[in-house]
Parts: sequence; structure tokens; C-alpha cells
Amino acid sequence: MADVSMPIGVLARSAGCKIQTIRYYEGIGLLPAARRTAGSQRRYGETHRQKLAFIRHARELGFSLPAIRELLALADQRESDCAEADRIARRHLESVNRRIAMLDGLRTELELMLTHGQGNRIRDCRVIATLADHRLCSQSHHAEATDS
Amino acid sequence: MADVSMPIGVLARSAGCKIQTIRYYEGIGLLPAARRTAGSQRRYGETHRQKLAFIRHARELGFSLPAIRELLALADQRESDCAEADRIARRHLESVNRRIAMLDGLRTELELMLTHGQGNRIRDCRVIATLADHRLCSQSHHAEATDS
DNA sequence: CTAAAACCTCCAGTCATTGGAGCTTCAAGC
DNA sequence: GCTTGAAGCTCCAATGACTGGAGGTTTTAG
Ligand SMILES: [Zn+2]
Ligand SMILES: [Zn+2]
Ligand SMILES: [Zn+2]
Ligand SMILES: [Zn+2]
Repeated sequence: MADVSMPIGVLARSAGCKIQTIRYYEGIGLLPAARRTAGSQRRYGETHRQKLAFIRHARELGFSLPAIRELLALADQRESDCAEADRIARRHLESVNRRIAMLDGLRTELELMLTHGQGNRIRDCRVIATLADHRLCSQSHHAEATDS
Repeated sequence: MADVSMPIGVLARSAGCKIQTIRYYEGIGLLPAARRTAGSQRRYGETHRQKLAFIRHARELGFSLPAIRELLALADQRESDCAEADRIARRHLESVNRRIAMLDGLRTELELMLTHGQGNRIRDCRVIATLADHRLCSQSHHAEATDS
């Protein structure tokens, strides 16, 4: 609890992010503005530390900043129903599942391309041939990824 | 074979991409500059069509533009050894595998968060609680994704 | 009081496109 | 040959989520 008035560098280390990231979050209104010293330097307290930890953890879990903005607002409504928060998480899970499915398709094709020994000429290379002609692919693998 | 002199819109439709994308590829030197009409409009032939198809297919398979640039150069060396092309594809496959592993981790955490019924208050919501405290996570899920 | 570490603001760049403004050219029908 | 609408042109800005740098100021330990 010696962090009643942390400078930004200490906060950044505690959150495991860059100083610029914190200023960026403040700039877009995701993290409330810090109080300033007489010389305009930011000083943070426990509330800021918790909010930033929440943001960073959500980012690690792949949530987008707009989604995190909503989640942060919801987190402050302690007595409200959590359906909306759950909906956001579920939507993100679906997006993660779609991306996994897409990458699985890519993996299949890449592995297929690479099923040939060493010492080939380019004109016999399955990697190059496949890239030049989708008919050598085993699937459609037509990609489209959306985020939460 | 009536495409000896395609305007850009026809080429774009044949490749399934936007007109701007083609001009962008030309701008960064990925696709060779097209010949122009007296009025400066681009006209394409079969070679361009094939190169663009190669690029688009590689993009669908998740290769980065720098990687595609190398692959295109290699594709023209028909008698060279294909080891380098294979290496690029293998590196990309590894990156895809890393991303799948990461997303699998995220999926696990998101599913865990969502294991609670409806009608909860925010203060009892596992989604919000998990985001606020990584100790509720089952794994480290510390993300880092690199592309080919 | 000095010096260096930490901080400040503002701007540009990343990646692979995409969209738009404002203008010109092409091609088909009359 | 002329009109007209579709298609093309260049240049610039925006996307998401940061990251890096220039150039200057503040803090703090010694
Ligand atoms: Zn090969
Ligand atoms: Zn394919
Ligand atoms: Zn809930
Ligand atoms: Zn966690």
C-alpha cells in the first residue's frame, strides 16, 4: 500500500505494460485521467492500478478495447444483472472459436504443402505449386476473422 | 484468353480482391507495374493475372507480404533448390501452430468464465471477477503472436 | 545545487488494406 | 462525331492497438 501516489513508470511495471500504453488508454478515455503534480506529472492510486490490471488482463484474453470499455462500465454496476457481460464474453469466445477453425484449416494446407522431401527444384516444389493453384488445396480455407 | 488486355476492374474481379488492393501491390513493388493506355489506365495480361492469383492465394493462407515477396522471387527460379520456399512455409506453419495454441488457451479461460447460470449480479459474475483477477484463471495464457 | 533518471507533449510508423474526394478516360449507343 | 455513364486515375486519411522517437521539463538522490 505504499503506492498511494505512483508515478507512471511504477504503474507500468506493476501492470506489465509500456508507459505509452497507459497514456494511450488515458487519451482514448479508457482509463480515467490521473491527478497531476505541480509539474504536470501523472500520479496514480490503487483504483487506477486495479482498473489498468483489469484492462491488461482482458487484453491478454484477447478482448478488444471497445469490448473492454463496456466491461469496465459493467464492472462498476455491482448490483446489475451480469447478462450483458456474459454476452460480451460469449461473443468473444465465438470469435476465438472461428479463428481457431480458420487456423486449423491453414495448418492442414500448410502441412500438405510440406509433404515432400528435400532436394527438390522449385518447379517440382509443392509449396510453390500450391500457392500458384488453389486446386491443389484440400479445402476452401477462405478466411474471415472478426474480433470481439 | 480474351484477357490479353484487362482493365483493373476485370482483374480485380478475377482475383476476388478490390481494385485498390491491386494498386497497393503495385505501389509497394509486389506486383510489377502494368502497361498503361494513352490515358494512363492500367492494362493487364495473363502473367499479371497469375502473379496476382499467387499473391491472393498466399494471403488467404496467411502469409505476410514480405514472405510472399520472397516466395514470388523464388517461384521464378524454376531450377533452384526449393529449400528456401519450404523454410518459409515451415516458419509460417510454426507461427500458425503457436497462434492456435494461444487461442486454445484463451478458449479454455473464456469457457471457464462462462460456467455460471443466468440471473447473476455483476458482483457474483465470474466473467468480471476473472478479468479483475488473473488468479482465477486456470493457466498463464500469456500471449505473443508472430507472423511469417 | 547538480546531474541523471524519469517524465512531458506531439508526431510518425506499424500491417494490409479500404474508403473517399475530386478529376479524367473509356466505350457504347445515337 | 458526340454524349453520357461507367470505370479509371491520384492523393490522402483511416483502421487497431499500440510503439518509438525528438526535443524539452520535472523530480529526486547525493
Ligand atoms: Zn519444396
Ligand atoms: Zn487454397
Ligand atoms: Zn456473469
Ligand atoms: Zn488470466
